[in-house]
Amino acid sequence: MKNQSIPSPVLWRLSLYLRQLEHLATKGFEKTSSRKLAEALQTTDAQVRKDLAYFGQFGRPGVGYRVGELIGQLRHILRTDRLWKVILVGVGDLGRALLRHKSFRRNGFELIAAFDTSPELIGSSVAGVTVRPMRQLSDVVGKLEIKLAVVAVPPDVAQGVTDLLCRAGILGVLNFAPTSLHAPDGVTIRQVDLAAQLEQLSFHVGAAED
Amino acid sequence: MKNQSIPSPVLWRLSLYLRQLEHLATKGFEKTSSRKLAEALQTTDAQVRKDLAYFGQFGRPGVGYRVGELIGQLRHILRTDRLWKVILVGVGDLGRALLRHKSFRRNGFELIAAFDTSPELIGSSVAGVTVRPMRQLSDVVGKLEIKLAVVAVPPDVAQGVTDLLCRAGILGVLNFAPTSLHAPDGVTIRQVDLAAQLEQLSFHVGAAED
DNA sequence: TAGATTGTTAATCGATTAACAATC
DNA sequence: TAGATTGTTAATCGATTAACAATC
Repeated sequence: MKNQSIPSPVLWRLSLYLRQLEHLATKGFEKTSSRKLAEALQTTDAQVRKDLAYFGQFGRPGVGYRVGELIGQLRHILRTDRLWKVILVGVGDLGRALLRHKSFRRNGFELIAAFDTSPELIGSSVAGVTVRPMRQLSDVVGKLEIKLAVVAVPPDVAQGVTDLLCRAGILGVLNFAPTSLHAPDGVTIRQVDLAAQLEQLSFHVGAAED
Repeated sequence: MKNQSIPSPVLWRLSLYLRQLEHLATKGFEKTSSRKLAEALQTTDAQVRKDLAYFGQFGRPGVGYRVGELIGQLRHILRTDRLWKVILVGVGDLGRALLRHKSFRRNGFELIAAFDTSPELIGSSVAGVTVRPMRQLSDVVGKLEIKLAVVAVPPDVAQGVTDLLCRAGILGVLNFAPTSLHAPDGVTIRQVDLAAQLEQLSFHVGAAED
């Protein structure tokens, strides 16, 4: 229950720093600086240093940061220095794409079970994961001690599914349905609203046209 | 080039208000209030009113907001009171899911062309959209006056694709590759990083465990 | 050593919240 | 009218930026 004090923009940038550092690592760089990270992410060096300072001292004055080391430390902070088991609810087009998505695994997340209501889907297998009926959800979550879930169901059933997940013991939900979800304290919800993202673009592009 | 002064959190919430209002409309509600909207979105009534006040006066004191009317006004502000043509670059699993995704259309966006480099994919059709070779990109964007693009290619080629899109005249890019993209002034970029979303969850859930 | 870059404090900037007169 | 709710101003809160001593 600690770390309630970390501003969420900081936490979000941590993920972006990690992504950039991983990129630098694959390109063979061994060290970097707050300035170089800032340039890549279009922010300021002061902000990079301030963000990291919430969690400790990771660099050396006059030298910068060791890429591999900082990657390790960020993964530790974000708790992706282990593999999280994740379940998927809703095996529609988006759900199937997420099951096949390789980048989750690479970043410490593994979709290990999928649930749907459709009789045609139940029993079938997508990317090696068997689609199960909803009634098995609570059992699987409990037995395998799963904490995270991805919701990719139609908006009108998303809240119901979330209630079910919370009762089963899920503590983090990534929601792709375009609905604001409510959950008890202690459960974290993140929403990915694809249409909203496009709306941000149309606003800016449309405004520029005038 | 106006409206540079709207804070981006405000703009983002506009999309969330719109989503909620559309939900209320399907449930038959004809009016609502800043308080009810705030409750649904877990914010405050003052913030709802302040956000809307950036754009005009949409409610009536003592009464509230007419749902249908406010939907219209928000769509006008976000420029989704018309249909935007959008192209997709990268027809992998995620790209295919996006082509099949119905909620874009419902919100004012239509994926009308798809591009990929893979010879096996080129010429095939997904959800009624033919996959074209990259060399046709510039031509299609120019002829059909397309402003928006979705990028769903591997991270190592995402910047190159973006450069190509900008040269072709694209003004807004929704990027699904886990890479920070750079573009000239006047081009808006939005990034959707799915792994980063899960990392936010693992941070919170992991911190709660300690 | 000289140059570079950190971690951190203080100053600035911007966004959220509270309060209330105006109005339906 | 009385109760409700807006739009808006002023007060608060929080996040970003600038600056610099410490250090490699």
